[in-house]
Amino acid sequence: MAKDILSELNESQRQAVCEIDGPVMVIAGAGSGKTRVLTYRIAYMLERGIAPWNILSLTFTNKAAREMTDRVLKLIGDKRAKAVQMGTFHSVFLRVLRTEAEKIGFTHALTVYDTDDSKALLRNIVKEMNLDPKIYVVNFILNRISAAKSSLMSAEDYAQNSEARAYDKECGKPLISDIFTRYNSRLHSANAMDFDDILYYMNALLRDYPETLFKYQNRFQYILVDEYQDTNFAQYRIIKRLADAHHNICVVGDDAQSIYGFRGADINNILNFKRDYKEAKIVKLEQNYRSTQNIVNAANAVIKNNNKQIPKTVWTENEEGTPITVLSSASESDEAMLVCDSIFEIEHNYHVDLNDIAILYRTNMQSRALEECLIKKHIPYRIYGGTSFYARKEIKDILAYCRLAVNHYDEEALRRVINYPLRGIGETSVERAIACANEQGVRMWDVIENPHFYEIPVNNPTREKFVDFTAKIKSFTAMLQSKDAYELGKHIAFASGIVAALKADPSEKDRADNVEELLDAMKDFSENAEESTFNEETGEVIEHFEPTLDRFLENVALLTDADEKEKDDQSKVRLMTIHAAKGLEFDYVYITGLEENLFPSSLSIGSKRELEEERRLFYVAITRAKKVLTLTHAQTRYRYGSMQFCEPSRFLDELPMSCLKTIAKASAGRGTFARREPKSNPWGERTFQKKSAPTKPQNDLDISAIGRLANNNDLRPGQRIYHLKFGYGTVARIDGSNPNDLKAIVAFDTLGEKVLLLKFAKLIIPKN
DNA sequence: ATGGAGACCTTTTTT
DNA sequence: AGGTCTCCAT
Repeated sequence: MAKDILSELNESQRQAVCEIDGPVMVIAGAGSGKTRVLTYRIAYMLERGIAPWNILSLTFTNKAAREMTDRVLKLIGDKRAKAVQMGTFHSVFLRVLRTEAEKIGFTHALTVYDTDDSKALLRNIVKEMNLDPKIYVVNFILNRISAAKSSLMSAEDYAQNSEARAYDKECGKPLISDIFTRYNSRLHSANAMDFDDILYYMNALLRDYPETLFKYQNRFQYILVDEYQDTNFAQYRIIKRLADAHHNICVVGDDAQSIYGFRGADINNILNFKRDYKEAKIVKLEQNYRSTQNIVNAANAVIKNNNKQIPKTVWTENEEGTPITVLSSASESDEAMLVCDSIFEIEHNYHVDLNDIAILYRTNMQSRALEECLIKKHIPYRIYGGTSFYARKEIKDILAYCRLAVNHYDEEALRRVINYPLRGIGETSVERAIACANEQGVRMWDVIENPHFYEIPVNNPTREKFVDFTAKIKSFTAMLQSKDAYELGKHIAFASGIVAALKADPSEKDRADNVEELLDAMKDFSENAEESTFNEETGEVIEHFEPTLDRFLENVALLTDADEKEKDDQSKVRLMTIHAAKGLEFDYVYITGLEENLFPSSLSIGSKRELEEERRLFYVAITRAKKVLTLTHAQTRYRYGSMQFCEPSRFLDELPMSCLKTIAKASAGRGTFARREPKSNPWGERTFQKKSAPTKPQNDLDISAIGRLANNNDLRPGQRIYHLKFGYGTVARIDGSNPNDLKAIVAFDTLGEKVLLLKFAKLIIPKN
């Protein structure tokens, strides 16, 4: 068996698979068979007699984990494969944390706050502290807190960190540290963790409890980490601690595909591996099996423009393939039309399966225009991303009841459903209960459970409503052990009154259906529950498993919509962000919106580091394609409600001409704009307007005939300006402190006063 | 308490 | 532009 496995691998792959003792870092170029190496390695380890429960395999998505399990299963044809601990960082560590919860001041019933819960809590805290929510924007605060936790900084560390404090002060938000402290203590008293806490506390657990560390070091003697380039500091530390005893660690990654820097992923983790493990073996997988030569060459040419990277040469023996097409379009709807036409053509002329086609974009909002067009042309599609199933209101409502049944202290869940379905507990009553709890230093649940004892300042009937509510929740709690997730979930859906409330309103049909679907998922979970893992020789139970509701919640908390399974088997074009496409491959790939300020994003253009990340993102996008790659850009696009002119992305200039096909013109029938024309521009040949404009116009209209583009310094009160849409006017004043956010108040000659965001307005200083 | 009108904000990527 | 939130009128 082992022999068979190895014969299917090339030399470097074989090395990556067989070096099972000691630290190994595999630098896996795009399409070089990374997943294959990981799965074969696990199979090989099992072949060599390593106990499956001693293997820990960490991935970033549940989907990747599941795929890995399936593939190992197929390879080994053995139930043992299921006993391998495979999962995402968050899911595996959450499980550990629930087991060890008491050590870190939580209980086994702990629940997980998703991003919405975290934001809701922060919103409440900002309100309670009487801060201006316009200054203390929850997104900003959460990002700060998340970044701190990801680098293992506690609220106390943060409070003492002068750098962080100075930064916050500079942003006009000096109280972030206090919010952080409060946020953490609220999470703690709710017996809840946010996403980042899972990593933070996991590290703390291993750091502070040597015997626990020892236990898991021996449990996980062989560690594999996928997508190592995307690990953050917290993940790095945890892995390091776990691997410290046996040094049997294998990390697989590609520095060129690091695209989560914004979330704290630290590319240095991969660059420093050799420093941490002196005896480490480095294996490079450089042969690409996925894509045509044209695609590989294009990807290489693009990534060459980045400075910091591990030297490697990705090459392929595949055929040269079709040249890469770049399509220019007049607008986003034109772009969508070009893409759809092309898909329609390959589907009908070449009988391409729609499942093999993907449309990728930088931001989720870009899906709209594409979606409209796909509908119009009756092309089936599926969009990944956007609001996930588990983020929907009705689903969150039911799950809130479930969470509350498991963990009475889950304050976000409590607030969410205490008056839904309506039971006459108004907002004022809730506020009074909370105030009452805060005054007496107990939790909200405590006071509403005993409203008379704690003397909540509400009338008696309301107190009784509180009691009734807690009684109902407690009746659910009582069934936690006796019923499986599906039985109890179903009971809760009905007994909570949610199903009745949804059924009462015919416009809520969709929501009712979604509840059905959630129950189906629970059923699936309960029926196909994984088995407990135990050591066959000693009979020792390694991992006990019951399909209870709290176990279901544990899974669900960390699911994303990418993990939702297909409902029908109809072939569909896939639409997703490039981030979501990481790790996937398609025969035909369309990368849309290749425009400056969109891809690369305007937020990244200022910083070299972030620009390089955008380039890696482009690299990832290109290398998703196996056979045919099409790139598109639009010359105008609606953004913030108004039309913007868009320059083609600088990334297009980085593609080697030898890989490109002549550029199709913008969609037929309509006129189009000329593109800017640097000498090196390979697809600027055909233009539909005169090619004059030797200046570097920011957009495609001939600005030079009117005047020149204004820069911020030009714009003083009294300055005459011209606006493409609004005509001539005079600047009244300039507003805003942040240079990125300056607004001009302009008195237009015919239209009166308007406020324009300078970032987007493209004002022109007229000649003379 | 419910719903509608209007203000306001958004747009990076996500476990 | 579109979605969400707020406030006001019912």
